[in-house]
Amino acid sequence: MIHLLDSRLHDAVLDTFEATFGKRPADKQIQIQTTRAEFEGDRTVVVFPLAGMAGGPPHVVAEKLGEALAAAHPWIVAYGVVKGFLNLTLSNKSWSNTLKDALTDTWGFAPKGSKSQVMVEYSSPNTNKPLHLGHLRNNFLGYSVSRILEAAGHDVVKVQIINDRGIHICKSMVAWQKMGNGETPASTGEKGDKLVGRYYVAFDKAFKAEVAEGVARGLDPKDAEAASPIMQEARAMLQRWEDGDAEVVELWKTMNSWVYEGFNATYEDMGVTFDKLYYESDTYLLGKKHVEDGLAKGLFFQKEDGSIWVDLTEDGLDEKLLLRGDGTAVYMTQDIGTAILRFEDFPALDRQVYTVGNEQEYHFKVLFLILKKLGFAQADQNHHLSYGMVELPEGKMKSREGTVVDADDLLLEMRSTARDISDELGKVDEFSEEDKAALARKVGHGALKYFLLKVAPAKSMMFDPKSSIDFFGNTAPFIQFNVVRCKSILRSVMVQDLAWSSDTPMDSAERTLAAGVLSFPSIVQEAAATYDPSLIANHCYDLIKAFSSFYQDHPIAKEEDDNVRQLRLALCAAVSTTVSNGMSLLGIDMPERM
RNA sequence: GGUCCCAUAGCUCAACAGGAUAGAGCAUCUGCCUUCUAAGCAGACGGUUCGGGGUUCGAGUCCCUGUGGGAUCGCCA
Repeated sequence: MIHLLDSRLHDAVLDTFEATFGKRPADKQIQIQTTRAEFEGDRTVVVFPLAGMAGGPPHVVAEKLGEALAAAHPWIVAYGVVKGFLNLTLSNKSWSNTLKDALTDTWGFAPKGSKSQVMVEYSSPNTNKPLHLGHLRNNFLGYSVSRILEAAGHDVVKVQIINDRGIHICKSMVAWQKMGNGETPASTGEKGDKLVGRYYVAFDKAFKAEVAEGVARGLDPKDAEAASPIMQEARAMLQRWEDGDAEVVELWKTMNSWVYEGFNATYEDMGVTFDKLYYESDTYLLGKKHVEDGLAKGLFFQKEDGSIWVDLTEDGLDEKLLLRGDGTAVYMTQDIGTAILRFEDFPALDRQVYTVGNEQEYHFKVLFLILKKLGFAQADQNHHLSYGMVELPEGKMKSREGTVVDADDLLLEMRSTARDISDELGKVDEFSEEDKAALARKVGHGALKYFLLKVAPAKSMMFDPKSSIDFFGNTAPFIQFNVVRCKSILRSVMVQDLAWSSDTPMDSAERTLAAGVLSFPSIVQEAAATYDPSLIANHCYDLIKAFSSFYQDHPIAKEEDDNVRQLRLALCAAVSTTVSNGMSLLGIDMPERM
């Protein structure tokens, strides 16, 4: 939480301490924080870590340091000591001048490409069922982290691996062949991903029935599963697919194209984009090759049935299957190929970030270990951005039990709720129908994105479909509402160049706003370093909440003193820009009016 | 059973690198719209930060241990 004033203060404390006590502390020993509201001052130096070096009790050292700082620096206008805390009051001029530096449209953003190239993978759905609430968290998180890394100066490549092949899609294909009667999205008017998903469910139902029947005949459940005719058909189809059977490939292409059409509509609605798509069907063979190479080099081993494994027991893990006995690929096979291919495609790539749920932590641990065993140079340049599940009150979402919250449905519901509230408040009645719809989208989708992103990624979260997502309180609409207030004020006065005397006094509310604006760049950097959009969300909320309170009892455009008015307008502009920029990193747009 | 993650107000979440009396929102209650947009503001109520040890000037935060919850250890992805 360092801002421009703090870095100056940091240096001043270092120098003054050395001049006073004859020793120079390490950077880390200088701790500067915001002074708590109940004490006088702006910034606080925590003196405890320095007391030992200075050779005195903390409050005495603080007193001496404060006296020396105030004497040496005219911009430190007052100090006070409470226990080992040295509270400093900074001059109006120092606040004003740093605030002026923050008045740019790109405030908080580092120059593009000033840091390394990073690849962020997210979404990566299977092509056998529609996107649901879990995907929404994944997509919003991945997209937001991409934006944050970009804002921190990285060159970001957004990708996904589309799991377009494998047993799962064969299940939908078999079911459609047997029960589909030639249905298409065009013939039914259904979204393609929904249609294919329906047949995946139909497969599961038929499979369960066959297993139950087998068990009733006295079979062991495991044997019953293996004996299930429809499952055998799916396996046979996978084999035929890998053999390049023309008929199977044709059906596969057709059904996948239906799914992609559906997915693309949902992505567009969500407002997420990708720079490059990887398809498992293109990379699994590459993975197979790497696995076979590894086997040849003696890194992996083969069992009697021909299946290939890696032994990770020395690393505290188990043996892991890399290729089935029948030669068909598993998930891990293609992931090896994809990882290596990506570093080949992007030679400048510094690292890869995989946005994938915490249920796959083991998988990625294994993947990264295997890459290392293969001697892959960038094996250590991979990061699994793991996030917690979205759970319903009754537990995990289960597609087979029909408890899945559909992504399209939820987005629609958010828009519609936003529209209802907007109509009820009646503040934009003169908007065109088009503008009203656009506003409802910004507000409704914003509420959903904020809801999912304000929670730290590692935490699992609860979503209760019965109690809808809030539009009041700590929400995106609240933040949007206050930014709209800022914009409304700034529109009304036609600001050009804001200018005010640097000596213009700033009260504590104004200093709080300035501090929130000034610390934003370091928040962006920290969010990038920790892949954590919730830091941005919380900072935006804290800042705009402070503004909302400030707004209540401080006239801004109506302030009569010219200097004070200009200063407050500048604060208003800076808060608006800072919060808008922050929210844009969450993929949330700010309306002009609402 | 092994490994990893989580546990903070009735509920959902914060708390910067270990810093001062742990903060917001929702819910409940009380005030405030003739004044830059009330999707708002101000206030009240609400806590043994899961239990127990330890490290130190200082622990919600770090270490150990116990409890509770989740994930994972598949020829699923």
